[in-house]
Amino acid sequence: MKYLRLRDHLLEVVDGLAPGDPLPPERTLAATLGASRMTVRKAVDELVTIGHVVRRPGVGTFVAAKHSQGLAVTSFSEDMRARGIAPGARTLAADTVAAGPSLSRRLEVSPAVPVLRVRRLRLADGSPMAIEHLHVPADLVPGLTGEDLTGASFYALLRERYGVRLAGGEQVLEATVTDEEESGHLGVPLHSPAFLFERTTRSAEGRAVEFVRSVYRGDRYRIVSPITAPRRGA
Amino acid sequence: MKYLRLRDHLLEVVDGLAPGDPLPPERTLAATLGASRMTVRKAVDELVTIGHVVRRPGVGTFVAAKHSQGLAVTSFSEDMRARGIAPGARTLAADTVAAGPSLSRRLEVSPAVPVLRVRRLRLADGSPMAIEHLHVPADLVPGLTGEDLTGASFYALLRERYGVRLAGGEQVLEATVTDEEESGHLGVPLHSPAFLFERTTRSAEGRAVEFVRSVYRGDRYRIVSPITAPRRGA
DNA sequence: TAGTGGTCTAGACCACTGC
DNA sequence: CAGTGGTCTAGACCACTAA
Repeated sequence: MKYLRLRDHLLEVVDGLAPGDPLPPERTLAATLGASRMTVRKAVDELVTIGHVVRRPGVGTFVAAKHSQGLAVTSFSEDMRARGIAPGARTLAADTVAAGPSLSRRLEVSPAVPVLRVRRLRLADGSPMAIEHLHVPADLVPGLTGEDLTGASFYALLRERYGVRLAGGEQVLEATVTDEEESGHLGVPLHSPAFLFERTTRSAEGRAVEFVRSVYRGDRYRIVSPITAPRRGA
Repeated sequence: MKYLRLRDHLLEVVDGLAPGDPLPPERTLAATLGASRMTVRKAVDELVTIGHVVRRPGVGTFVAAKHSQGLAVTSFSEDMRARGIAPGARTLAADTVAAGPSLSRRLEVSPAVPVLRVRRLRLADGSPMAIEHLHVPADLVPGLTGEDLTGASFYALLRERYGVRLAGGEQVLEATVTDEEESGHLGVPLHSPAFLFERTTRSAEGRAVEFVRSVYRGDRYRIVSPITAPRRGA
């Protein structure tokens, strides 16, 4: 894990530099930090992928012009905090239903299995940003109620109360427009542009833990991402 | 560039396997392919980042369940090919105008600078997928016409005819709906859901080379991406 | 020409999984 | 226990940039 320590050290170094400033050469870093150059490179690689520094072959490595944030996706709370916005949640409805054909496929359980279904309004600095339809196999979260989820992070609850560690998942992003109900909750006109996220998250053991369908306001939410160097586009 | 050849070779190998099948161990690949294990790992790293294989420490490397493609963004042509779709382009209009206030800011040039403006219909398997508004400082691409861009990749032209190497950039993704003109070209009803991409790409020297505004059909285009393990979401 | 990042090698030890 | 991926080392040569 040495490269993780190097990465954190370099993150602090970069924070103390101005955009455009050069980092010390990799060979110098290796010598002063007591690591091989390959290990230093792996640490710097991480700074490159999160967009904090830029490499220029034959010249050096430099602090990136803008700390462009927000490429990958984690939880709503994390996402908002990364954007400098206070996250929040208000539970609109919660019940338990049989999975049925659709959820059974998404959560990889039998159609008869009880599933906790929670609808939450997600808030950004106190005003509506998204509507979230959360589905979790009920046996994973015994005793969980809709109130538990008001204002709290579901992922924090999963980890702290139920000991479920999330390992990864898959997300699909589509463009959509709001229907009447969504427009009402989000406070936007009918048929406003919106993002539709569908996310399935898995535990470290490989079990599908949640299926979330979220509708984000298109007028408040945008996705900014750095572009990696285009490949040889024959 | 050996790891690139290894990556392409492994891509073919993976295509011949079924989801869940194991890849040969890294040490075996290194021996049979005549490379060091570090080089093999770098090739496999690329397959992991594009989601074709999954590593399970202590067990092995396996073909991913679903070839979940299309997370990062490069050119339209690359994007379509990665989805197994034949890319195409039809130029709708092309002219040269003064940059003006908006383009001047995006391309970081004086407002009086001539800018080549090209509107293209981007095709996927022959039918409309997106409308692309391309803006390039005219001095960068002397002699370029709209016809040059019909069916060809702009990036390939940039590199081969003008020697411009692209290094990176930034992209903003928003949700929108189609207006009348867009609906007509794309063949969808008025106010259909759509993605709006705005991309600025830079050359290796740091100069802004292009500003592209693209509208993608929401009914044909979706973005699938793997989720990295959620951080400690306090 | 000297310095930089980009790549590659041939080893090594570790933590982990499965038998 | 043997086999796997994860990490790390101490070198090496290359292509490129800038003086």
